[in-house]
Amino acid sequence: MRASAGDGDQDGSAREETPVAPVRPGGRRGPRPAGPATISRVAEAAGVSRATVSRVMNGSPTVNPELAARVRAAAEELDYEPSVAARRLALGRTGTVALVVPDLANPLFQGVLRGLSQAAGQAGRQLLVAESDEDPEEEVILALEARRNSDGLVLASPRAPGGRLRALSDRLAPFVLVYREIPDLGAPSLSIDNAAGIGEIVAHLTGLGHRRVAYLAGPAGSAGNAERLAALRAAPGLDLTVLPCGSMFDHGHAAAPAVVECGASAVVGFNDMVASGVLTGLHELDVRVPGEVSVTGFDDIPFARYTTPPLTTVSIPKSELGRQACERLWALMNGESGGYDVRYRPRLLVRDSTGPAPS
Amino acid sequence: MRASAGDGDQDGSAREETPVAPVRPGGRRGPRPAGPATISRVAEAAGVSRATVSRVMNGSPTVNPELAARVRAAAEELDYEPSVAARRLALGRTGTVALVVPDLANPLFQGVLRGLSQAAGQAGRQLLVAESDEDPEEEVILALEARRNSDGLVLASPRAPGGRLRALSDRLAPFVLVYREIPDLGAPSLSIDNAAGIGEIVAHLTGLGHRRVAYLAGPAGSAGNAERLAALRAAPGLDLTVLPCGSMFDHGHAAAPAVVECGASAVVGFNDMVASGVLTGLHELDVRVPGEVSVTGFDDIPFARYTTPPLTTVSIPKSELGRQACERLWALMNGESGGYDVRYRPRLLVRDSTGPAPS
DNA sequence: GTCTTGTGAGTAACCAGTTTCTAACATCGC
DNA sequence: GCGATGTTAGAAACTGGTTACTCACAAGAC
Repeated sequence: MRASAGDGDQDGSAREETPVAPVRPGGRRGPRPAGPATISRVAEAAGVSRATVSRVMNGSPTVNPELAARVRAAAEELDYEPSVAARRLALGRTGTVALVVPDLANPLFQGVLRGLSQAAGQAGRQLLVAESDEDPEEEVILALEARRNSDGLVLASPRAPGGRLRALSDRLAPFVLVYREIPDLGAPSLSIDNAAGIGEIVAHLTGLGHRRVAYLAGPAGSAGNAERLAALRAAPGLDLTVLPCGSMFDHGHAAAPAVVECGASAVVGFNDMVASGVLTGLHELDVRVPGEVSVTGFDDIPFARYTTPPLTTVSIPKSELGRQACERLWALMNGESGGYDVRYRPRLLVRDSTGPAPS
Repeated sequence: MRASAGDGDQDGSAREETPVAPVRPGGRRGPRPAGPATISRVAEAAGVSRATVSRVMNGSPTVNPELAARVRAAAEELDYEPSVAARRLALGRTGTVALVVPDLANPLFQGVLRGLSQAAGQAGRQLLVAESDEDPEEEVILALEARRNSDGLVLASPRAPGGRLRALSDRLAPFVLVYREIPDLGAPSLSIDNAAGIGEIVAHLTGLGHRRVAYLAGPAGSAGNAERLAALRAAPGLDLTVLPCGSMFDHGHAAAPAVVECGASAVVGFNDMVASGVLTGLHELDVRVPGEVSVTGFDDIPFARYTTPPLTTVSIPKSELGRQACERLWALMNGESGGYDVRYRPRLLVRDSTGPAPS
C-alpha cells in the first residue's frame, strides 16, 4: 500500500476528470471491460474461441474462410490489435534487436546504426539503441540489459576487456561484434584491417617523401586506436611522434599547435574528425596544407570530401558493416552459423590534403 | 577481399564440439531443470510461494527479513533474473520509449537521439529508434508500431500531414513533437522559430549590403523548410532565387553551379550540410567566399566550425531539445501535463563565410 | 452400411510474472 | 480468557496471447 502515493502533494489540480479507470491489473470481472480490445473480446464478438482468433490473426490456413472473415470483421469492428507484450511472453521472442555503441555522435557508428535500422525495419523488427559513452563498465551493463530486452545484439567497437566479454558471451548470445575482434569469443566479428589501412597511408606518405610523422591518437579505450598505433610503430623508416588527441573535431583542432611544434611533415589522424579539426587548426596557424604539412584521416566520413582541402583518408564500408551485422545476427537467431569472421580492408582515397614532403 | 561464405557452406566435416542446441545457460553443476531460472524455480528453492519471491524482488517491506534473505540467496544461486516479457505483460508497462526520425544520418536528429538516449539511460529505460527515411506514409506506420512497443513516443520533425497525426493522436499518446508544431494536436511540441532564425540571417546579410539572395531549399516534405522559405519570401527588399537542393552535403555541392549562374551575392542554405557542400562546390569553381559570394547555414552542426571558411549560421539547442523532450514525455507518462509548447529562438553565429556584398 | 481417415475448431495448459483476497498466527486490550 | 487488531505469506485470479491435444463430423474405402 505504498507505491507512489507520496508524490502527489504539490500537484492537486490538472485532473479535470478521470474518464475511465484504465485497467485494474488485479482484476474484477466488470460488465463492460472498456479499454483496448483483447483477444477474448474479439472471440466473444465473433462467437468463436480465442484459439481461432489467434489462428486467424496469424494467418493459419486451417480456418474456414467464412469463419475467418467473421473474425476479421469483429477484430476490425473492435479496433483489435494483439498485445505485443502478451505475444512476447507466449512466443518467447521480442521481435527486437539491440545495438550498443560507445558514442552515437560518431559518424562511424551512425553507419552501423543506419544499416541496422534499415535491415531491422525491413525484417519488421524494432531496434533498441544504447550508448555507453565510452565507459567500459557501463557498456557491459547496458549490453546485458539491452540483450534482455531483445532477441539479439550488435556490439559496436566495445570498450570492455576481451576477458569480460568472453565471460559474458553466453548471456549475450546471440550477438555479433563490429569494429573489434576478440579471439575465442563465440560470436562472429566484422572488423576493419586497421594495420592494412595504416599501411596504405604510410606507403602513400613515404612515397611522397615524408619521414617525420605525427599521429593524433584516439581514445585510450579504443581497440582501433591501439591497432592503428601499433601498425604505425611497426612501420619501418618512420620518425613517429605520438600526440594524445581524441576522437572529435575539437580534439584535433586543439592538437594543431603541438603538430607544428613537433616538426612533423605529415599528420596521421586517428579518424577523419580529428584530421578535419587539425586541418582547420593548421589553417588558423597559417600552416599550408599540403604545402608544409600533409594530413590524413581514417574512416571516410561524409564530411571528409568537404574539408578544405578535401581530406586524404582510407574508406571503410560503414553501412555494409551494418547490413552484414544484421545478416549474421539473423542467421544466429535462426540457429544457423554466424559465418566466418571477416575483416574489411580499407581503401586509400587520395584527395588534396597530402602532397610531397617539403625539402 | 575475402569471400565470406561462398565455398565452405556445406562442410560436413568433423564437428565434434559444435553445441548446436541452446544449452542451458545456468546449469553448471547438477542436472537442474533446463533453461533460465523462473520465479517458480526460485520459489521452490527457497521454499516459499511465487508471490513472496515477487515481493522480495520488488523490495516490498512486508516480508520477513530472514525469509527475504533466503529468497535472495536462492535467486543468486540460480542466477535468477525476472523475465522482462512477463513483467511487461503483468504490469502493462514496457519500460521503453521510442523515437521516430526521418533521417538518422542528419546531425540535427542525432542531437535529439543523444539527448533522449542519455535521459532514457538515466531513467533506466530502453530506447527504441525508428527511421522513416523521409517517407510520410512509412512514418505513420513506424510511429504506430514503435508506440505499441513502448510507453511513449518522441516524433522528430514528422513529415506526415498534420491532419493524419491529429487523427492518430490518441493512439500515439503519450507523445511529444519535436521540430514541428501542429495546431490542436493534443501533444506538447518543442520547436524552432524558423522565421526568427531566417530573420537573423536576413538582417545580417542585408546589413552587409546583400540583396540578391539564393535559397538552397530543403526536402519537400520538411516543415522546417517550408517555414524558412516562407520567411525568406516575406523578407522585404530581397531579390530571392529558390534553388531546389536537399539536405545533404552532396545536394549542396551539386547546387554550386546553379548558384553561380543565378548571380546571387549570398546563398542561404537550408541547413549546414548543404551550406558546407556549396562552400566546397564554390571553391572548386574558384568562387571566393566570402569575397564574391557569402554563404550561411542553419542548425550549427559540429562541422560548421570546421569548414573553410568557418560557416556563418544560426545555432539551435539540439541536445536541449532531446532533454526537454524526455522531460515532457516523463511528465506525460506520469499522467501530468506536458507543459506549454515552446519555441526556441535560434542564435546567429557570425563566422567567416559571410562578408560585404561585392559592389 | 461400417471403418478409416482427414479436417476444422474448441479446451485447456502453458508463457512468467503481479496483485487481490484470505487465512493463519501473534499481539493487544479489556 | 476471548474478541479485536495487525502482520505475513500463500492461494488463486489475472495480464493476453499461443498451441498441443482432443473431439465432432464429414468424406472416402471396402
